[in-house]
Amino acid sequence: METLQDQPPLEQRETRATGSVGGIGERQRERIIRAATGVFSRKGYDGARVEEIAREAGLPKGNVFYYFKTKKDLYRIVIEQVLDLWLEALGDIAVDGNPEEAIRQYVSRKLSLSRHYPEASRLFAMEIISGAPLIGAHLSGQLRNWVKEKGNVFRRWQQEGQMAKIDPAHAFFMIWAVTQTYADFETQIQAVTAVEDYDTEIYETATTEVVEALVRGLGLKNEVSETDDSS
Amino acid sequence: METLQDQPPLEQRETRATGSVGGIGERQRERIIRAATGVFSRKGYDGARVEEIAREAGLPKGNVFYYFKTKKDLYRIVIEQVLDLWLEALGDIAVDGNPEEAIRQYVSRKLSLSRHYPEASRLFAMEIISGAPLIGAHLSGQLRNWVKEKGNVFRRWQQEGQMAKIDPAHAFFMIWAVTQTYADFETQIQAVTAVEDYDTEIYETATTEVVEALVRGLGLKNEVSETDDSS
DNA sequence: GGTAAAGTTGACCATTCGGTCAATTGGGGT
DNA sequence: ACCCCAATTGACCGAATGGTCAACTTTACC
Repeated sequence: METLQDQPPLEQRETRATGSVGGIGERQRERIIRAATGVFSRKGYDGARVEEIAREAGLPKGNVFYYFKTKKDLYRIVIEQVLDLWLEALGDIAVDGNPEEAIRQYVSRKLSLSRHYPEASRLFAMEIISGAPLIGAHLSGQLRNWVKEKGNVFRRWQQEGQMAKIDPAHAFFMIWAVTQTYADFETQIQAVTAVEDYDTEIYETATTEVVEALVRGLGLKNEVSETDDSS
Repeated sequence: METLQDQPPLEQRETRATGSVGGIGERQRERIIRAATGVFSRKGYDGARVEEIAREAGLPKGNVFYYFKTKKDLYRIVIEQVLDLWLEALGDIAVDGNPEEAIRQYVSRKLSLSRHYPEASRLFAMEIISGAPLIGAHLSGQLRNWVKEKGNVFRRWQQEGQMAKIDPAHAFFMIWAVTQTYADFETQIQAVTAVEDYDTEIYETATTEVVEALVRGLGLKNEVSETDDSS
């Protein structure tokens, strides 16, 4: 199968193009990446055919290899881009101010991400399910630190009695799980609910339902709404 | 890639063996299936190599094809078995009696399933992420009915003020999402928490934390009966 | 112990697919 | 007009892999 694990010292990320003159090439490059994201997310690394990516990008297979040395290279770039999107949008939780409002915003933003980049979400999921051969380092690096950091915020909230006493890490797992499910398991949800317009019908209700449930689940309702500085 | 969609009328599920005499064959058959479940769950359909399955089952590749006509056949059988396990364990929610206790039990059971059959969980997840080409029918059939049925129970509970007013379908999505995440995203959780013994350390805490949070999130605490109809 | 069917095995085939390459086109600069 | 280099293209190659097969061994039954 080809392990996909071994990362050559990643000397030069640029394969060939992006030279001084080629402004045309950059556009092609992006088209290929976009096409690849779609195909990889649907078929997985091994299931994806370079020729299909090429077709979807509207050019012959040979041309793909002009921009990306190997299929593995292309995949690596695609998934790194997805990861960036993920970590960035994972982004910030407003650490000061109303905890409830902070989580409410965070969950909404995460849901919106699932909604607008479902392919990225699925690709990310597949990568993790199959053991995260490429991004494992990032997970135990950046992500882990992030969780540790924000976890302290949670703990502070908990000590102040503003949040239920849940292991912060598990709180995040819950949030991520629930928000991602709407992208990753779209097929299942579609089949069960049998709505026509998934995007609006599902996400519209999900956003309110899920946000409420999570806020309640994490014990964030500040029932005494004395400091109603939110809206 | 081979679409994997087209299901020939599934005349005879038995490929060849299982005849009158072969009691030996049945054991081999199961070994192969077990091996295949592992490999498929790790590599996906396309990434899986028949030879690897054979090696893991401890026999030459040719022998696999003696028991299963094609790779696709083997996959189909494996995933159908997984689905059965899923639907069965999805099983019953105690419809009468204490709602809180019912959900508590259901979530625990679902978590325990993730714990003891993580490979099955991952295989199921991959199948759905890639569009559920094989089990799509089951999802919009059995599963959908199940959700509709149990959804009515939820609605009754809600009318009795014993459960928060959440769209029942979404309540299930939440539960499934959270419970499955501990199997499907094991790699991520492992990386973030960096525990040594995932099985005990994670699942032990997850079971209590998650059950509590979900019970709270779904508004099942039957202490205050005050009809908490949200704004 | 003989026989027929179940089961085993490794050599072999056909196809698919990632990747190469030489030939060609296109466009900007002078 | 000419040159140079980015970009394009399709024919082609070798390795990998799903699947076949004929020869061989084991088991069950008389």
